[in-house]
Amino acid sequence: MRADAQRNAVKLREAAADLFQERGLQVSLKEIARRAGVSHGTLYNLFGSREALIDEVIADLAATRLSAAAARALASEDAWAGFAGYLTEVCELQATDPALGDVLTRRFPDASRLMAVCDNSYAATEAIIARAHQDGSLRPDFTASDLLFFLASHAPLARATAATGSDAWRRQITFMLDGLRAPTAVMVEVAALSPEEINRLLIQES
Amino acid sequence: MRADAQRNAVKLREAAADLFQERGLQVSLKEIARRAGVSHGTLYNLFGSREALIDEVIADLAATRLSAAAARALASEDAWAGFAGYLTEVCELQATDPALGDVLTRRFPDASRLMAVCDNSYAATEAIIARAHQDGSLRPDFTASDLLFFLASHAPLARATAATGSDAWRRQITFMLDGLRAPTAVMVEVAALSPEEINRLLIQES
DNA sequence: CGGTAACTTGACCGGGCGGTCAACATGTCT
DNA sequence: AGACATGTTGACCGCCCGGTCAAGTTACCG
Repeated sequence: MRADAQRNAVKLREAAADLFQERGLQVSLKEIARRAGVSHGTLYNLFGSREALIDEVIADLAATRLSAAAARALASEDAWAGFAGYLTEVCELQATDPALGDVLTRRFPDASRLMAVCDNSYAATEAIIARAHQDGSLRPDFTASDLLFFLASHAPLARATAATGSDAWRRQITFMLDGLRAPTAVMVEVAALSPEEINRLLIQES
Repeated sequence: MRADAQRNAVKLREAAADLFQERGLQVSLKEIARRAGVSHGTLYNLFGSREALIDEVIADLAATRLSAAAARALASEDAWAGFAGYLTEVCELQATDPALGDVLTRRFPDASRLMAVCDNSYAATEAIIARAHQDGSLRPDFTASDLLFFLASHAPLARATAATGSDAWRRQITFMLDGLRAPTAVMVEVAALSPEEINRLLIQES
């Protein structure tokens, strides 16, 4: 590989990392090239597809963060605390980093490394859940697939909420963990969104 | 208004209603015109904007269905059952009718009648929640805004899930209502999605 | 300092969208 | 029947996307 191509690849990776984390994994490739100060033809030449670019730019990052969260969960003394902490942590990632939200929420079958990350992550959640099942703290009918479903549905709004600087998405986590029935409920500490705030969120949520 | 314009308006309303309910309130206006067998120019001429078309086609439908659900909830003897039933019913609407999902989930500020429907619906939710607060069955920190947040995050995946014929989204409702902690958990009856099923859902979820 | 291989570029393809408007067609009313 | 108002049409605008490729440029090696 020639030196200039090397440099361009670096510039493109940086631009892609920035834009992926700012706006998610769906940003247009032409825009990435634009931000990198390079023709979009070059991007196609060097990477060939969005999946390949994602794989190079996001897979390691995602693996690091997700496995750290999983490791913390499994290291926890209390299986329930480990599970609850994991759920919370992953939601924090989703809320603050659109790219990571998309990693869990979208699928890119041709990004093989990223797919491996997803598989590992799924296996880790199964272990975390199994541990909490074993000590009886987690309802036995809750599965890793349920967790993924929750994460996927939660991601877009959490992202949009966090983008406004609000923490309101944490309320949903609390509800999910505690349940809505008063007898077992623990009070949430974060303030609810006002109707106006929610309206604004929903409008800008494309 | 000339008779042919009248006829075209009818055709367009019908096509719009079909497409909105099949694919949500974001379908392209040109496609609606195409299905109605009419030029898109005519659509713009007769309705002027997507909001106006939505207002004519969806507002009444939404009002009817939402207020029926709310009325049922408030008529229920048991405040908790009313609340839980309302949540479930609204989620069923979201799952089976993309247009209704969008009504609660997106905002169309220029569709004045629809906005009124949303406001009414929000007020009804507040009443349903207040009733459940009063008899102590619903945790006091849960608000109408929280419910809306939940509905909005839940809608896209519920729709995608239901489109595959699965009922798995109901699990999330159960979890939300019961909480995840085993001591109070009630077992869900619907089967969990397999990882493959979830993958497929997430791929096709644009 | 060549000359070749490697690389970059941007015009171009086909597709989509929302939206506008001059030219044409048709309903309607006298 | 005629003529005017009312409607319809589809080409056109500007914008976006993913993707390709001939022509031009640049790095590198001998």
